Amino acid sequence: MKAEQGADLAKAPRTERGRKTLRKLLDAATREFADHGFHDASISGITRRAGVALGSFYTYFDSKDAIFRALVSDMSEGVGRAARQALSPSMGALEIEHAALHAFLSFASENKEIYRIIDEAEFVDPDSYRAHYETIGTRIEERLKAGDDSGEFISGLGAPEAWAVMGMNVFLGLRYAIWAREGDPAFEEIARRANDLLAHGIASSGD
Amino acid sequence: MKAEQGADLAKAPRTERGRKTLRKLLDAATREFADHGFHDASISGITRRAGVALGSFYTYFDSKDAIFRALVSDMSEGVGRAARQALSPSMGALEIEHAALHAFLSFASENKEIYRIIDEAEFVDPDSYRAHYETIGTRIEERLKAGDDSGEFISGLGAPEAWAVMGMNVFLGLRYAIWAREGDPAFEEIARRANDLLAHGIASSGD
DNA sequence: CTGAAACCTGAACCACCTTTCAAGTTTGTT
DNA sequence: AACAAACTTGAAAGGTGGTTCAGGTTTCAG
Repeated sequence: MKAEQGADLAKAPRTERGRKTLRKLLDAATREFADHGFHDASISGITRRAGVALGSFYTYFDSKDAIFRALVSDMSEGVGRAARQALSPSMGALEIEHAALHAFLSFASENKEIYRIIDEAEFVDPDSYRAHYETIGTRIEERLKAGDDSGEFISGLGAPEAWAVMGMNVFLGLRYAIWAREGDPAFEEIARRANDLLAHGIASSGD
Repeated sequence: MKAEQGADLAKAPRTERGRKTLRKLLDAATREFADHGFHDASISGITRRAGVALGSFYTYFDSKDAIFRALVSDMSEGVGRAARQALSPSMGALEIEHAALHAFLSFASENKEIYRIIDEAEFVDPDSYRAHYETIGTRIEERLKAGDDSGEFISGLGAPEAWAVMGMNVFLGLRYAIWAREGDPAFEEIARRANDLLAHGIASSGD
């Protein structure tokens, strides 16, 4: 997770000690924001967790907003990376959607705090939030178009279908990864059922 | 929009004047929270909009959190009411899903501020937020089960399918109602395409 | 009419938090 | 070793805004 290049090189550390402090601040901020939410999180809470003095924070970030933005773009990238790793070009179009959802559920389950932070970006940094979902939406739309070209999917698919698929995935992640309950179906079953819905819909065949 | 019964009867107004002030506060708070978000909204902003003194706020609400909670439960109810009105028992199961999404898109488009507030509840009042989506999810699940019983839907549908449908709807609402853009398809087309996806999926028939 | 309860008012209190800064320490290069 | 730049420190400035409260006004039942 590197977030250094993001915005302000002006504040980039120039020594080893500086790089370590920056990393400590980013890690501490992730925990602080996850525990308290943006507004109840405090800079002093971040520096306390990081084990550095309050003033050191401003050596690396201009403001509380700045470190939050750095975290969001960092994490948004992390989600994308995790998804890409689970996919392979040799998979069929449907299989790709299945793998993407399954990877998403696992990732969300292991990184619950990331989702809390990205969701809160809707209010703290709306542009990043929108960029996050539009990027993902576009990627799904490309996959649908590819499936169309290969004849595996019906033609005429576009953005509305992509957003529908994204919504399905996000809400299944919310319910079964973030809000997981005793007795819930395994991720494998969730992914399979969502994939069936995506493939054939839910109307009974003879309609 | 009544939110009085929600929690504390202790603070319920006992005179006509009191009821009017309470209503003014709730309306003002809706606007204030929609414009600034929970944390940048201020009690003094609410009372200024309502045209009452700062101290009067505490005659009706114990805290900033309390009025926010009152608004969320009030609005959550409003969404449900709007959805119910668009549905009629004479409709077919698929037709019902189509009507529900179409009604949702229209409602969201005309009540954007409501969605900002409900979304922010994830951080301000997580229990209400969860209750909101679990209620809706359960309602969708019942509709799917009814469609199953009537033979219009395949059997074996349950909560995962319901959450998938809900996610589709919410994200289509986010993209095409809240973030609407010049040149977007009409709600009618969005609802139709989502309904097609729901009915038959996207796999090409000969697979 | 009358008095008690309900309601209203807004200045002041107070807790907390972001941000600044001047002074000290460490790092790395020459 | 010596020096400049990088980094650290924590007290305190400067704000903000939620919440309280004592005193005044309005309402309405009896």
